[in-house]
Amino acid sequence: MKWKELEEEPCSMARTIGVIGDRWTLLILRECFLRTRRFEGFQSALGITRHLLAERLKKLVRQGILRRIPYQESPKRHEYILTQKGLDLYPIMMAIVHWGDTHMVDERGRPLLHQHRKCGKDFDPVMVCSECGEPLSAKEVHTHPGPGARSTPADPAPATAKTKARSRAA
Amino acid sequence: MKWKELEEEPCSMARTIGVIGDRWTLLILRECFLRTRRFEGFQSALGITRHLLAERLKKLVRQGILRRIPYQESPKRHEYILTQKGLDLYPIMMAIVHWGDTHMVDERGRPLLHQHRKCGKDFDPVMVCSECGEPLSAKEVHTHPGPGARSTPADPAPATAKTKARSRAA
DNA sequence: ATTGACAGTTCTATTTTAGAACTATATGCT
DNA sequence: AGCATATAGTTCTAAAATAGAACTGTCAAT
Repeated sequence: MKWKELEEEPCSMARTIGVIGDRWTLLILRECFLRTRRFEGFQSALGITRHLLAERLKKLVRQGILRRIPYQESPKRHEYILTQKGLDLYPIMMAIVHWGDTHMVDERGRPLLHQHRKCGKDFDPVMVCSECGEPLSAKEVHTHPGPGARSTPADPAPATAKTKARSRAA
Repeated sequence: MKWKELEEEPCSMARTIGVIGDRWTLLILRECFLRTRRFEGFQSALGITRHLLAERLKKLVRQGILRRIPYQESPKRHEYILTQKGLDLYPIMMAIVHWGDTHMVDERGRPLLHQHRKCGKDFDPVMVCSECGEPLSAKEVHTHPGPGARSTPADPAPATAKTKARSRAA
């Protein structure tokens, strides 16, 4: 499976992974949320090679996650800022950070704390049900096919060797 | 930066990415949450090469995210099930799926729906503040150094070219 | 004795990434 | 004028990771 194919899978997770599912992209996005905006800023913060950084920024712009806007003429310079689509990645970032805070910290404790401006306190992110507001866990959730699901039990096109890997996806 | 180095960064996000931040690992974990447990099951569901699948499963077991338990003797066979540490990845998975559901669906709609057993409804995951219960967005959060932060303004070891990339990390 | 299921391992070819150097435009210094 | 510095890339070769296919080993069923 190539990266391009991922984005065409009938699975929101596979499609999202096709866009942000590599380590440099995720780290670049971390920097974006920490207010880094410029090429040199990303490069020196991350130690990424300039080649890959340029490539990843282009991809994020193509995907509509970053917008490239000029901040000076002559020489032309641009900076990269998160679009709304990019800002919407925040829960993913926070979920990743929170898992790391829970399972990957050393004896020194958390590298970063997060303060909620509204209530003023340092917080953890909690994922809740949009309908009843209760916290979610894997075991309380039942997953079932939606309108965009690929195959049904009566799928007229039986899986071939080529498509077999996809029929399960969702 | 090598994969191994990522896990030593003073950043919960970098460390987590070092563990689950590649596309196959994320897809394998999706299958785990969809109740796949066996080698052949992963392989045929994903179309991943057997070589990489074996390698990734080993890594997930080493990290304590999956446990490899025998389900029959002669010939010895094992299955892979999520540990609590693995189950705790659920919010990350749901956040990724939800972003895809919001920004990557085609005209046909969502491939999968999620029903909350407690309230019986199809839901979206919402990330809220553990302290006040309000939904979170990037702009309402102030990030500041915690006890495990690497460098302070008075850091006695000034950044060198070699460590420069790390000093910003958090 | 042969076939099939399962869980891997081994091999070569291709693709990606790392690492370093180079290009281009413009400012400011001497 | 000549040179260093800042910014944002591009281009090159070497090293690492992944794809794709074939192979190994154990046991049950026919």
